[in-house]
Amino acid sequence: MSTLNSSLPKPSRLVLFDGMAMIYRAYYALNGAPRTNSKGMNTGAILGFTTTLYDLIKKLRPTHMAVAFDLHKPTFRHEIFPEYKANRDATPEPILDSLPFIHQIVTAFNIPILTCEGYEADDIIGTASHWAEQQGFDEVLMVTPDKDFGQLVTDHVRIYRFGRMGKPDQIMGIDEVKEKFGVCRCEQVKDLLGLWGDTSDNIPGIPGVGEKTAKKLIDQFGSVEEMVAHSDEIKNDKIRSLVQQHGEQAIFSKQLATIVLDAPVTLSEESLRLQKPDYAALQTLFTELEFRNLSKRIFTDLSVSDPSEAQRFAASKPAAPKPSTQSAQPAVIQPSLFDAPEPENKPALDISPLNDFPDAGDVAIFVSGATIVLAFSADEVYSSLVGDINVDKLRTLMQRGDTLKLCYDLKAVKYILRELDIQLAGDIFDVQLAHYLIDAEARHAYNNIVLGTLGVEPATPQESAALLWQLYPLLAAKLADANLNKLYAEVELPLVDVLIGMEEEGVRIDVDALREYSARLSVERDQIEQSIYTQAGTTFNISSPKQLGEVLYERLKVTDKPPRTATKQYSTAEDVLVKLKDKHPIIGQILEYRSLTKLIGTYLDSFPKLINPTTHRLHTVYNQTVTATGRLSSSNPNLQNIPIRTERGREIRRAFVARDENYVLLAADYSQIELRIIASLANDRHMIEAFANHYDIHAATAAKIYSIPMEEVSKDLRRNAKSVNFGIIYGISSFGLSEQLGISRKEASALIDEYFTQYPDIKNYIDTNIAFAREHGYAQTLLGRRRYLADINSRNAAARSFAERNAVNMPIQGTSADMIKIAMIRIYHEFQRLGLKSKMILQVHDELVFDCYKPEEQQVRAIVEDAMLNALPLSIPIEVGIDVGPDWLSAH
DNA sequence: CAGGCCCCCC
DNA sequence: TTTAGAGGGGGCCTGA
Repeated sequence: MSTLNSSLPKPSRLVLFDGMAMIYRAYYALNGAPRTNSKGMNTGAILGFTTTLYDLIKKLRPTHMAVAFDLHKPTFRHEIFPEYKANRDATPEPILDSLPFIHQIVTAFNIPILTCEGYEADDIIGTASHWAEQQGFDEVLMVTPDKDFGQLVTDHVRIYRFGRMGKPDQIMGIDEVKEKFGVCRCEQVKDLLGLWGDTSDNIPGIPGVGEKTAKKLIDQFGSVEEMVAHSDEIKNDKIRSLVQQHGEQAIFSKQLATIVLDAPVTLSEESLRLQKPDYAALQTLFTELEFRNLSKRIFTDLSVSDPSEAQRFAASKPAAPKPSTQSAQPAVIQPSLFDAPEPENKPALDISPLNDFPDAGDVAIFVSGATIVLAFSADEVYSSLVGDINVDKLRTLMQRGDTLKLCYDLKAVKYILRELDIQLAGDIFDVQLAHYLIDAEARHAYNNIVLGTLGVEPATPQESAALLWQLYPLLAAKLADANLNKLYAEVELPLVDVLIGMEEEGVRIDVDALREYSARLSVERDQIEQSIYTQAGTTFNISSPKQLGEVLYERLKVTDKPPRTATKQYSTAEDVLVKLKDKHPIIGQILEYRSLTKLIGTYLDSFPKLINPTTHRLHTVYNQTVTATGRLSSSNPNLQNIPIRTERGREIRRAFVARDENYVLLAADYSQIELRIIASLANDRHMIEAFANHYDIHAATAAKIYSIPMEEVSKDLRRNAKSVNFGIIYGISSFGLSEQLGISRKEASALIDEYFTQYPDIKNYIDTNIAFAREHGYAQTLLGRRRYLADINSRNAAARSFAERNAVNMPIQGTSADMIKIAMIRIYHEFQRLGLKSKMILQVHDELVFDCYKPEEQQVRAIVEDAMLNALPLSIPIEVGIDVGPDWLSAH
């Protein structure tokens, strides 16, 4: 690459982006939220744009930058370039109304704007990137949500894409583009786009030619033109006729998809150089738009990185006072965002590392986006972009076994360190886990913890890291005072590695089976949908409770006293509709429709989209600090709520399959674990006896409360007893039981009375738990996990009852959670110790699922059973059921 | 983006 | 006047 152009700083990085695309991205990221300021101005798009713009500068640290606007939007022409006023199109569009302000923002940031009449922003970016490469820029990054830019990618020109929802940002070079498109480098990407089209840009392609076919054809012919010219060589009849029929369109589509590289736009190194913003102008704009938080963020950042210019603006603002650590913090941190980096011979992405941190000592580590911050005390702070850090030194620091590591969200930190091939050793104090144990129901976002504990709010990652040192002694003391050290050190902390292992392992999904099943159910759903419209005499959104309520209760008047929700809306909840089922045939169909859309939307259609393209497996996220009782939760997707009760739903489990033919899924679940726990904690002799004799516990309960021999217990009586048993766990009420069983409150009440007569120890246990909570203000599990119950002594009867039910339920549910967590830790370590190929992959509260290597099955069974049975000693025999199968359904 | 509603799981 | 009234979760939709 030429380096003749001596005016370029080293390294030089040009960032190019499409202004309009950015506005739309920002706007829709807020889902079109009409954010208005006090003057009634819609500021959503402006705020989104400004945030995005600033994040870009901060993350990418460009030396040069440009935003391209095309001249297709009439309002834009009118507002910013008055010469186009005459042609103004009157169509109102809220995003376009924001344009004058966005123009001012960009100007205040001193970022060059590129426009070129008759050309799209893509063409301008294409031209600029082409030009920049020839100028000898080290790197060009094109910021885009679109894939079309793949054709522009070269050794020095890459794509930068924003991460979505917690996922990291992505830089696509030649390799990534190849992986994405399946073809190599620039030229072929546009052929591919011409062939299979791109709906987002209205490029039609050839109908019926999908991604796979297109790749094959381009592989074979090299280009769209060649393919059309030699179409008679295509063997497949259907494809050949499609290509012959639509060949011209394919060539035209390629032209549409081709980005211009020689648009007549004026470019010079000087005019694209990123300069310092006009701070005063920015301040004025932010004030006018009422962007208080953003303004605070930006000016705090700038005061950290560029004290000379920005501090007085930050200081002059009526923002919250900074915590004292800020001013006492000498070691800062990054050079100005707007100063070109010092010349150095490094790869382009390595800009301004700050690597003079010690490689020993107790240390707090805080990760925020791509920034990694180390604090050796409250006022010795170092920070760097993850990509810039001295990995060897960090590894030495982190892997010392004799030092303390403070952090927030250990699982996330470990994920990042592992990317750098770094293990954590020594004592670890995770502020989030500690806070969860201290007060499970509080919010555990970092700023919440800091605010609640220290009364200040950190504004930068550097502050956050420093504050870990202030949180540590306070939270550690609270943990110790509440006797939670053991639970922390022996359960929650070691569980982190277990969860990482499970998340990473993921589960294999039979995507074809899901697709096929989805198609089948969709046909059914569409038929029912039509029938519902016919019966209602109108079309409406069946999924909208509001619209559905109006149809049912106003149009069809299925009942003269419409049920209402807590907020006085018409209720269309399932139990309500079930009761109205015989009033109108439409109701049954609505329930059917609901069930089908739920299955299709939540499971069948969403799982294929969530499958990781690299591992080809589905990876859930286990959250360790969500539930009030100590259970785990699972999300993205939630794999703890896969259907099992109905035939139709259960089929979904067939798509959860073993790794390959050498593996089976092995499912191990606790039998009646919560009842066993309550029997043990209550030390109830009758229930202990029933479990010890391996009786059917619900039948035994029925025999007791109906005073009949167990052999005479009918299905109905067993069902009643089962409901009472569950009611006990949940904190029973006669109303709840009567609803559940469809009996009168009086009958339900009698049933409960008889239960307590027959199981006096259970009754006593319940009373004891409530009394304990009244006295101490919290409920606790066998291992001392706590849940605070503020309303336990409330004068508000409803609130008090709620707290009392929690006082009963939490120790049971929480002890069960403690138990399976311990079992998981033991199993994980035993698998590791023995170097097994089998992996634990799922946890569903009382069930563990393993991807089990067939030759290891007996070993796995033994380890799992032993760990689950002996995790916590109870005065009751525990039972674990273990089954295997090629898929999750047959492993039950 | 929050809140309401609903429906899956244990 | 009407609803809620048995524990713990998560996802989808709406409406601002």
